[in-house]
Amino acid sequence: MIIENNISLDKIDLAILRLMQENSRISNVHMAKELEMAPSAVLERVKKLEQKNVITQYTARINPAAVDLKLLAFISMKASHSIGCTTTATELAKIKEVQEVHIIAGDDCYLVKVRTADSASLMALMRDSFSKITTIQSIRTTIVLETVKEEIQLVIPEK
Amino acid sequence: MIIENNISLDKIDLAILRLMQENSRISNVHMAKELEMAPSAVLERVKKLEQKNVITQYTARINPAAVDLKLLAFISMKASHSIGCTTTATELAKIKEVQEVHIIAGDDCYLVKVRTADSASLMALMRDSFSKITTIQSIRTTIVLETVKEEIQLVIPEK
DNA sequence: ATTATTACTGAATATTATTCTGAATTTATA
DNA sequence: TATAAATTCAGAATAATATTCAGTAATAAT
Repeated sequence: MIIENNISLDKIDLAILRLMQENSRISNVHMAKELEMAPSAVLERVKKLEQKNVITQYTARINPAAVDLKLLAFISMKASHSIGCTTTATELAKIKEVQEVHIIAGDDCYLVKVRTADSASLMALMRDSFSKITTIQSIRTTIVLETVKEEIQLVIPEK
Repeated sequence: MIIENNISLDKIDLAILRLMQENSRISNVHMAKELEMAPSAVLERVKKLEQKNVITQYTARINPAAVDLKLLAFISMKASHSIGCTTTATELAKIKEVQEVHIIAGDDCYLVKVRTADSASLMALMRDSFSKITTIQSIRTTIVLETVKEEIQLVIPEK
């Protein structure tokens, strides 16, 4: 992974990001009309945004309930010798049900977002996967009752 | 929004979801080869997955740092008269910097994910937006120091 | 000022999406 | 169980789009 120095995105780049964030399957032709440019020019810019790792992925968002993932939970953890050491986090990141792993400031060390079918399978995950990570000292699980908003779109600046 | 009863996804649907989750710009031709089907048949299935709200969006994931969003925070909140009442959550959901709003079990009521440029702009957001929501009684902000993993891909079952 | 680099247009071509017909399969119903 | 209805699919035809490329304009660098 290359370090990205000097990413300078102009107004057109930001507009492209805004469009693709809303619908990644938008055509170059459509974007070109929107931006009043030739499709080839738009394509060139998109390719560059990919190369510069500004766009990191094109993904389809799937309704979790449709694939039987009805339980969402956030887990706060404390870990031993965790200061500056990310091995625990790396282990957590390997677990496929774990969507997010954040190192946080404050009392706890890690905040983890997990999605499973139900509470039984969360329990199984904790028994089978979390318990293997010996550096974890304590955990506190917060079950989500209802998700009111869940977006990944970023607020893209004007300039 | 139509309620989705009886979503029955077969092996092929799940395979399509797996492919599009990895890369939403994959062509029907490519998927068709992978699945050993005609492109037209794949297209038909994709359209149905969209209609059934199984696929909810095609989106480009953008590197937050590239658009000057370097601060990520989780905020736990308590609210008054919140039992069964989602008005506070709805108000929170309107704020564009708020990516997620979850109603949670436990001591607190809401868990909110927010992304801003820096701590100053988070402060500004709290002053300008959160403070307007009078039902919020207390908040606890957790700053993310580093994100080790952040994916939206779901673990799609075999069958 | 001159050169080098970058960004763009527009045309040509390659690839893909989309539509449609008919066949095969599955499901529902009598 | 036989029949009808609905669904799913393949394959061909067509429409739309992606991609490449050469040349030009604009910008930046020396």
